[in-house]
Parts: sequence; structure tokens; C-alpha cells
Amino acid sequence: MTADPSARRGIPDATVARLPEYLRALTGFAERGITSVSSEELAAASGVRSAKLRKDLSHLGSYGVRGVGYEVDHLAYQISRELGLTQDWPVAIVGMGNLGHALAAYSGFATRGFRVVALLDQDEALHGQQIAGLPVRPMDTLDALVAEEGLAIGVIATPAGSAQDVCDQLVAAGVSSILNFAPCVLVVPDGVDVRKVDLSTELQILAFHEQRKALASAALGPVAKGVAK
Amino acid sequence: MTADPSARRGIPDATVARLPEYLRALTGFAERGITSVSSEELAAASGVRSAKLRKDLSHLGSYGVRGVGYEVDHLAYQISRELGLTQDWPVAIVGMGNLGHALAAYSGFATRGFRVVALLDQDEALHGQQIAGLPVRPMDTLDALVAEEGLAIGVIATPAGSAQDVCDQLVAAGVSSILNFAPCVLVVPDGVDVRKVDLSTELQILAFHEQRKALASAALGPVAKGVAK
DNA sequence: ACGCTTTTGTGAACGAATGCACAAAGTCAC
DNA sequence: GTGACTTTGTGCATTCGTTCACAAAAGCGT
Ligand SMILES: NC(=O)c1ccc[n+]([C@@H]2O[C@H](COP(=O)([O-])OP(=O)(O)OC[C@H]3O[C@@H](n4cnc5c(N)ncnc54)[C@H](O)[C@@H]3O)[C@@H](O)[C@H]2O)c1
Ligand SMILES: NC(=O)c1ccc[n+]([C@@H]2O[C@H](COP(=O)([O-])OP(=O)(O)OC[C@H]3O[C@@H](n4cnc5c(N)ncnc54)[C@H](O)[C@@H]3O)[C@@H](O)[C@H]2O)c1
Repeated sequence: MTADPSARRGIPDATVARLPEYLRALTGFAERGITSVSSEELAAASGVRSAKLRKDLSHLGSYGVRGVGYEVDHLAYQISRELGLTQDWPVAIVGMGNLGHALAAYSGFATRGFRVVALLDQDEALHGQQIAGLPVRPMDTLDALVAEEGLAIGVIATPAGSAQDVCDQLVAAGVSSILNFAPCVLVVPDGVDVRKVDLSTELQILAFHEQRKALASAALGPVAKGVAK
Repeated sequence: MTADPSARRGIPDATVARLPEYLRALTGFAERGITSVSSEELAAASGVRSAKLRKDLSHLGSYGVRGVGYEVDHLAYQISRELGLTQDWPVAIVGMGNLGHALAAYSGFATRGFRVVALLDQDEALHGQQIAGLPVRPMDTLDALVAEEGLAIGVIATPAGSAQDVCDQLVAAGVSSILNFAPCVLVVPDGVDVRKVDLSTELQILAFHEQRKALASAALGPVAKGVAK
């Protein structure tokens, strides 16, 4: 029976991808001292339609009050719990170049249960060097990190040519979630999740739409400078 | 009639999002001197199924040869053209903090027609300072950049609190595509595209799946250490 | 106590994306 | 030239995601 409220096995991927945004919006409301929001308000702050928001939230249970809305703190807690943010997630960053430095210094990790426990690099010249309060370690310390710190999430910030190799090392050590900044596809065994953050892809998608806009306005008169339609 | 081969108005968003990956894979083949690939090979290199690849490519025309495959250079050109990469796209980066520095130094822009023409920041102490060969400029030079360089794409790397303000300035100056690294929702008028790159969101999605894996293996016996199922 | 207002939660319709399976269209060997 | 073989391009079924629209549920004022 799907009537069971705790039958929340299988939240759609599209919904999961939006939960962090809802959580951020809720945090914003909480900071401004707002204790209750309607689906309309929360949706506006999250950049989605209210119907979509309600359907998304309905997948994790019935935490709203009809005629009133949602209690900010309670909903934030429920989403956090669903996302697994009520526990601490140790993270390791591999590749201490330009991007690795910026990531290591980034405070955004800590704000949601993510804790950078190690910085790794192949380059021996970097070993022992302190970056943002942490020493750079050699790659062969990975096994110890998984065993001792419970490391489960790895971030790859090496050049694309090394990424698959680094990925294999992470997986061999027991890491089962990987965030990849290198512009390449990673092959992993079943049970390992990979997500890619790719600047270049995003720019190309923007360029596609930009070109379409340019062509559209050129078509309906080369004079028009403003926004088409 | 949809029989017209140039009736490629309206390529699905999902397809557009994958074109950059196909292009990257093709570049890889070209570098290794391979001049022809089958949909099966290209799909494998791109991390998709061949049926999906073929359907995607069919949206931009019929560039394959039955019984043989696709000519690498020609297909790469067609995808580039479709994405609007045969022209040069001037890009400006706003916010020269940790992330801005890494982006300015990043060579990945140049590899596909994207050219960083300006670095901007509100902080007067940074003005005139050279980063990766470019001087940091004040925000009020935006109008000139749009007029003189044809700037159409802006990258926001400021704190979330300033992002909407910066975004408004970019839009006011005439920028119509924005890549946002700040963890917040941007409100823009019609005709302006925004894409968000969000580290924190990606980590939270990984955490969700990681938690699910942990729960699953706990459920079928707390002893199991390996990958479930 | 009761009806009026507000807002949720969700069934049902719709639309987009994926995967399957195969006919059509080409190559290549001989 | 012909037939066997390979691989594309696509119609169709299916799955996934979004939008609509409203009944059910809760608060509130009187
Ligand atoms: N810099 C950016 O703004 C930016 C933006 C988007 C994506 N990226 C991507 O992120 C990755 C890193 O970029 P970057 O600019 O920091 O590069 P970088 O060359 O500055 O740094 C790469 C680092 O990785 C280390 N490394 C190389 N091979 C390794 C291995 N096998 N094991 C462990 N460490 C290894 C190197 O020692 C170096 O410290 C690249 O793939 C790049 O395309 C960078
Ligand atoms: N550092 C990272 O690895 C990282 C990763 C993901 C996302 N982010 C996000 O990227 C953004 C920048 O991060 P950062 O670490 O570089 O921050 P930062 O504080 O180091 O740099 C911010 C820069 O923006 C400038 N700035 C602030 N307000 C401005 C305005 N109104 N107009 C123009 N410039 C302005 C500041 O002068 C400063 O130079 C943040 O939103 C952060 O959440 C950073």
C-alpha cells in the first residue's frame, strides 16, 4: 500500500535535486525570524511554481497545515533529515591546484554538515604544506582516511587526464560518492555515485541560447536591440 | 512539414545539455587521430546509450553514414555550429575572491571560443591589480564592455548577498546570459538566461544517495561492508 | 457552533524524455 | 553488379516529470 506515510522509498531524482534549494530558502526565512511560510512564498523564494513545490514536499510526508502553511524550522529539519544532513559527512579534496585551493578555502562546505577532513595531491612538493589550516597529504593515505574518518565523499579537482586514475584510487579505498570538477566522464562500478560540475558545459549551453536569441531578433528585424518578444 | 532537414527549431533541452559532452568526446577521438566513429563508440565515450546519442544527433540533421558511422571532424563542426561555438564569446567575471581568481586563471574557457575580456570587482583596493594578465576593473565599466566588446555572457563569483545586485547591473548593461556560482536564486527579466553552478547542492544530492546506500546495506545485515546489491 | 476563508495534498491530464526494435540505407567483398 | 553485412535514423511504447484544478482539512471570526 502506498497509503503508508513512511512509504517514501523512491523520491524522484528531480525532487531530490530541488530539496537543497528549498532548504536554503527556508534557512533564509529562519534568519529573518519568519516561523511560517506558505507554499506560494517558499516556491517564490526557491524559483519554482507552488504546485511543484507541494508535490515535491508531499513525497517526504505531510508536514504542512492546511489553511496556514509550513512551519519553517520543522520543514527545514525534515528536509535535512531526508537529505542525510543530520549526520556529519567527511569530505576529501584531491588535487590542490587553482581550483583545489579555492575549494579548500571555501566556507560553504561547513554550512551543511560537510567537513573537509583531508587535502590530497600527487605532487610531493606540496606534501606537508598547509592550505586553509590543513596539510596536503600524499595519495597513499586514502585507505586510512576511509577507515579512520569514515570518509565517503571525494572531490576531484585534478586535470582531466588524471581524473579517472584518481577516481579509481578513491573507489579502491572505499569512497562511494564522487564530485568531479574535471571535464571528463568517469567510469565507476555499480554502487558508486558520480556527479559532475562542469563550467565549460554550462557556458556552452548558455552560448546555444544566446545564439538562438541573436538569430531570433535578427530574423524579425536587424534594428531591434532589446529583448525579443 | 517537419520533413525539412533544417527544421531544427526546438532542440530538446535535454539534448542541448548533452551536446557539449559529445563534442568533448569527439575532440578526444580527433586528438588520437581517429577520423570515424560509430554511435556505439561515441556513446560509450560520452557515458550514454547509443540509442539516446542517435536520437540526439538526429535533432540537428542527418550527419551519419549508415553502415559506417560519423566522420569525427564533420560531426564536431556541426555540433559546434549548433551550440554557437563557431563564433567568439566575450565573457566577464565579476567578483575576484578565491573563486574568481581560480576562474580567471582557468584555461578551460579559451578551449571553446570563450574569451575572458574583463575581471570586475566592487573592491577599490583590487582595481588595477593584474590577475592572469588582466586588470581588475570597477563595476561602472560594464556598459562600455557591452558596447565595445560585445559582451553577452557574465559570470557571477561574488558572495550570495551581492549576487542579485550584481546580476541587476549585468542585465542593465545588456548582458543576457549569466553563469551564477553564488548559492542563491536570481530573478531576471524574460530574455535573460541564468544557469547555476552549485557545489553545495551537488554535495547534498550525493549525501542523499550515500545515506540511502548506508540504510540499504544496514537493512540487509549490518555485517555487509561492500556495495549493496 | 458554524459557515467562510485559506491553503494543503493529490488525482488526473498532459508533455517531455528515454528505451526498444527494426526498416531503410549505405558499404564492401567478390 | 549483387548480395551479405553493418549501422543509422525513427516510429512506437513506456516511463518520468510537470501542470492543472479541486476536494479535503484546518483556522478564524462571529
Ligand atoms: N581553475 C578553475 O577555475 C576550474 C574551473 C572549472 C573546472 N576546472 C577543472 O578542475 C581541474 C583542476 O583545475 P586547476 O585549475 O586547479 O588545475 P591545476 O593544474 O592548477 O591543479 C591540478 C592539481 O592536481 C594535481 N594532480 C595531478 N594529477 C594528480 C593525480 N594523479 N593525483 C593527485 N593529484 C594530482 C596536481 O599536482 C595539481 O596540484 C581541471 O580538470 C580543470 O579543468 C578548473
Ligand atoms: N571558493 C569556492 O570554492 C566556491 C565554491 C563554490 C561556490 N562559491 C561561491 O562563489 C562565491 C564567491 O566565493 P569566494 O570564495 O570567491 O568569495 P570571496 O569572499 O573570496 O570573494 C568575493 C568577491 O566578490 C567581491 N564583491 C562583493 N560584492 C560585490 C559587488 N556587489 N560587486 C562586485 N564585486 C563584489 C568582493 O570584493 C570579493 O572580491 C560565493 O557566493 C561562494 O558561495 C565559492
